[in-house]
Amino acid sequence: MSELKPGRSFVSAQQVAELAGVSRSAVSRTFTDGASVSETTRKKVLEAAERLGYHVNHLARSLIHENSGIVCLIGADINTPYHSRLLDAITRRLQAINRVAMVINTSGDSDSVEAALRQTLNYRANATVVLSGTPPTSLINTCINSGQHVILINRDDHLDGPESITVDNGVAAREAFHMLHRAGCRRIAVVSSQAGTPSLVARERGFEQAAQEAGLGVTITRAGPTGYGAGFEAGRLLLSGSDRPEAAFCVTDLLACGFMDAARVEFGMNVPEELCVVGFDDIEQASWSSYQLTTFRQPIAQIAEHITTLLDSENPDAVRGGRVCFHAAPVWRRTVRPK
Amino acid sequence: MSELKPGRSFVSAQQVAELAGVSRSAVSRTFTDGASVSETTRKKVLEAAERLGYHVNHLARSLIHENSGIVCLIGADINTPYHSRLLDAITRRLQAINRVAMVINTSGDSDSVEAALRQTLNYRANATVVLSGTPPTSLINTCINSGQHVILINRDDHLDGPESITVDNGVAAREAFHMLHRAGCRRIAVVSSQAGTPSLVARERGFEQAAQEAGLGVTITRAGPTGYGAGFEAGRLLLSGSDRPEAAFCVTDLLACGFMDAARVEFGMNVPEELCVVGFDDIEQASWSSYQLTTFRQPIAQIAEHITTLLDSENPDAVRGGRVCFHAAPVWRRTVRPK
DNA sequence: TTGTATGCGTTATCAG
DNA sequence: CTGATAACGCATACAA
Repeated sequence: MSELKPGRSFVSAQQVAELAGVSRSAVSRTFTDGASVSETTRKKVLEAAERLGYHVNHLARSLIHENSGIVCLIGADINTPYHSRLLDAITRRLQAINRVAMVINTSGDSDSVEAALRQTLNYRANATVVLSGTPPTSLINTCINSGQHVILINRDDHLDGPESITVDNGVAAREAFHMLHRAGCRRIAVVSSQAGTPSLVARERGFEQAAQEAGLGVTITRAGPTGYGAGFEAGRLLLSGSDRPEAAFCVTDLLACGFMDAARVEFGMNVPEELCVVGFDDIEQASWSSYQLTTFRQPIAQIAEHITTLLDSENPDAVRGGRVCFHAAPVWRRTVRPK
Repeated sequence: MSELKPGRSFVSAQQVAELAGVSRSAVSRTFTDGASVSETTRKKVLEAAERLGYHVNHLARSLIHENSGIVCLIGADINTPYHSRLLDAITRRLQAINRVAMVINTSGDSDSVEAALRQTLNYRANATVVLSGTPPTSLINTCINSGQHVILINRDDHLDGPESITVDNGVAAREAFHMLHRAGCRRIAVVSSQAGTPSLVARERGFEQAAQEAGLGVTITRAGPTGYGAGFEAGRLLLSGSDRPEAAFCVTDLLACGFMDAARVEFGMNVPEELCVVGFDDIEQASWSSYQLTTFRQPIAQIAEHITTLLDSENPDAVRGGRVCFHAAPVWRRTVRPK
């Protein structure tokens, strides 16, 4: 139990030193890894600290060695299934290596983006991780120009300086085409969104190219923002025509869920008998019984793992500007006909 | 564009002062709200700062006035629809009042919880917001004992000291019962989880009491952790018996989705004709066409708003220990029979 | 308005 | 191993 001093809200090393009858340095050393303190003083210090409720002030500590231990996570659409899982994984890994995550939510106007960026710099973050394709490139450039260690995720724009972690969207999208093609589908639609994020575009293109190589044309529909609603709307548009597609590649699972629901609820269609669907991300809902969506798994664990590797590296300059690309493996469920 | 000094990675006010030909204080005043600087020096300073890429060091600033601007968000299950939305809303509001969110993910062992807590204190957070019922009370107590401003969300345990924001789970659960009862349902099951979180328990109890008052008994099933899988499992258990319930109150939308899917996929039942379902939280999936779940809306916006109010208050001591309870309004969709 | 001097809580350096 | 002292980057009381 701690005895709270009424005056200052936080306890300082000075106060601990006085109570323990030692110098401030002794207190400091007690809480510094690898410092040499005798067992007796150590005991005294720890006891005093415990009684007073002392906790090392990282803010002051960061003033000395240029290492705040803070990692900034800049993202949009935090409430989306895929992004929230990514955030979950990264924050957990970060904690495991004794870093702390500062989350900046940029969904919104560019003013808030500006403010968000300032925060990153203001708090002397060790690194800034850009989680989504949404934050504008200008934001990222400012970070880099200010000497920030920037890590980009799922961004295929090739900037100089930052490290980037990507997923082989194009390869996976090509695979998606072949899955549908082998299933006998010929009239295939691509359902995308107006977000125009680098990874989404890469998926569109990869699929399109594979289709062209097979001598097929595809129509790309972008009904709105990336989400269930846009997928539903796209389904209503595409399936009401006389020339219904036999299959759809939805660049996101969320789009796929909406698309499937439109097909079933609005048009009473059966999946996969009358319509094959392939999604992307492997969000939790893709595995729900109502969907059983065949999709591609985002290598979330690998991404989170790699981020910590980059932060942990003893010689950060050696790896600057590196690019890593992970594979998104197909997850077979029931929305593509077998054979 | 900034000219990066090769030596130190971050620019200090000192360097800006030298370039601008003024004193350090002039630089400081330029970036301090309400300080008096002449327009000419202000211009000079701003220009120099721009060229050097200077950003005020909040870590150092926080050393002086006891206000780090950091708010700690402690939560478990960040990747869950409800919690990710809550996190989204709170981080956004926090940014709007110039605070920054430090998120601590406690899903995991108690060791990591311990470490997480230390971080909160180490970074001198202005406040700690506990987002979920999962983090143990001991953790919260340590925060309070260390003089932290603690805000509890969705915790009905009545601790002394922290402010708490709750939802009237009991009232809503009673309402849930009457919705089902008025629809003619008599054999009603309650689907809950083994999490035993205060709010979940409150919902169970509220429903149970209302049922008792109506002369009905209810069976409570707790199939596993709060999630789709547990709901599905509960459905399989409950609906395979000879004495099938006519309705189910699922204490969470996630449970409800799983339960509904079990009913439809495993037993071919129709909702709401053969089975009425009511959920809780109003997650996005509840509005999807496949579910159209009747549920109760979490007052997320109000919660986020209230948090900022608490942080913004000029006289924080005046409101310490306050309790606020928001209403969870019913959202009528299609899983309860009309009339 | 401007500059000087001091202190915020730490840690690193150095003498003991 | 220990204690005094000087930074770290910033804000402010005070004197000019």
